[in-house]
Amino acid sequence: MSIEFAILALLSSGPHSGYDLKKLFSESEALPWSGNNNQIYRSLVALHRSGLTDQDIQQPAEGPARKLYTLTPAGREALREWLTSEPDLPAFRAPIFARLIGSDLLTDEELDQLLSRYDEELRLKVIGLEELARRGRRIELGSERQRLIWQRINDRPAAVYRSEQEWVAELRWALARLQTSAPSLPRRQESGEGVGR
Amino acid sequence: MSIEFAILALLSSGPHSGYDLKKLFSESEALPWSGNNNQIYRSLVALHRSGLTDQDIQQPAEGPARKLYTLTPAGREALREWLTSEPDLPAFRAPIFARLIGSDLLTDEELDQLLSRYDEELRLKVIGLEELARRGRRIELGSERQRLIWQRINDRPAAVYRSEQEWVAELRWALARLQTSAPSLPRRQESGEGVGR
DNA sequence: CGCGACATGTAAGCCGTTACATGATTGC
DNA sequence: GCAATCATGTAACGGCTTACATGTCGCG
Repeated sequence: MSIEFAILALLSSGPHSGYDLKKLFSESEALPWSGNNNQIYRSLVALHRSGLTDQDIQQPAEGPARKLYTLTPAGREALREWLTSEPDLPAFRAPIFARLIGSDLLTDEELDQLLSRYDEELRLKVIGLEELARRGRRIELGSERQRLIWQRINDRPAAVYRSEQEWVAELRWALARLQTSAPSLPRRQESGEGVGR
Repeated sequence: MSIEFAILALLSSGPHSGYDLKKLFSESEALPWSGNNNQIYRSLVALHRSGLTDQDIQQPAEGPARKLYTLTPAGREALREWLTSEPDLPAFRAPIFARLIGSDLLTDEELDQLLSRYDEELRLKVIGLEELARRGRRIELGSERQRLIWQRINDRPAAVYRSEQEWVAELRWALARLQTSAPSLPRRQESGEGVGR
């Protein structure tokens, strides 16, 4: 899937400018794009060339011009087609996994520190998302149904981060239990430093 | 993070060939790379040029040659540095979100169908992962600790898919409740505007 | 007078993907 | 003989990111 369908989806709720879309993308954790200009403005041009959007150039008396894009019937049809095609699976990528795979180079303490820092970052991220949700402006939504969907979508990322926190907590607990159950195996003698080679 | 660190991490458990790594990547849902040759062989060359790996060319009497890579002390040090640097947050991207944002073009029935198909795909994916886990060969792991970690990591993706299934179920339930509570409101047709309420 | 928000665009480059290409060995 | 697996590589391409570039407006 490319960003173009996401743009069509956002346009289905009403006309938007590139700048609008940019902010919607960058303020929503659920839309997996950074909201960078390059993609958005190029995509808008491409969509317009393909006849999927109308372009309405607005020139206020004093102020920067803005281009409002709206779905054409062809655009709505393209969106509908996509909506009814096979849905893609979600992707969860946690670079921490790769680190953990190489973590036999770490002492128990260093490993726990890594997990602790990860947990802390997750915690901060969740707080940040909640803050953003509080003062985030919302897209104009027509129907009750659409408002419900938008709300569920926007609650989801924080829930995923929280579930990751739980996973980390369980892993740390299991690791701690392992340590106490096999206390004096000379795994790695570390007192402060001296692990470097 | 690039794949090179992940390769270093995998090499920390012992020598591996490009082909080995390719399979580890493509058989593990947790390692977020497809296991394509292009990246792996290029990365191995790059790592070797940087002095982070040793290359051991094996030529069996009858059989294709294979190049076994091992971490050098510099490679271990680079891995350690990465392990103790700021861990990245996980990323969850669900293209279904983008579809749902555009889903006001769908009737209640079509929307539920979309969610139902999504749920079905998630279910199949989980089954596939469990099957893969059953007959998947494992990397040689030295320590009990590392075996524990590897196991927790490999269980995680299926858990994430299952949690997504729960999210879908709750959403469908909420949508159904919405329908029954407002039974015969004329639903928006394709060109509709302002359903009000 | 500078800064942040509004608004639109371009350039360069990384990272990842699929597909292509080659060749040996094992087993049906 | 043909397919699958082992094993190593290259070509073409697309999507996404950061950074660059330009200009207006309102506010302290």
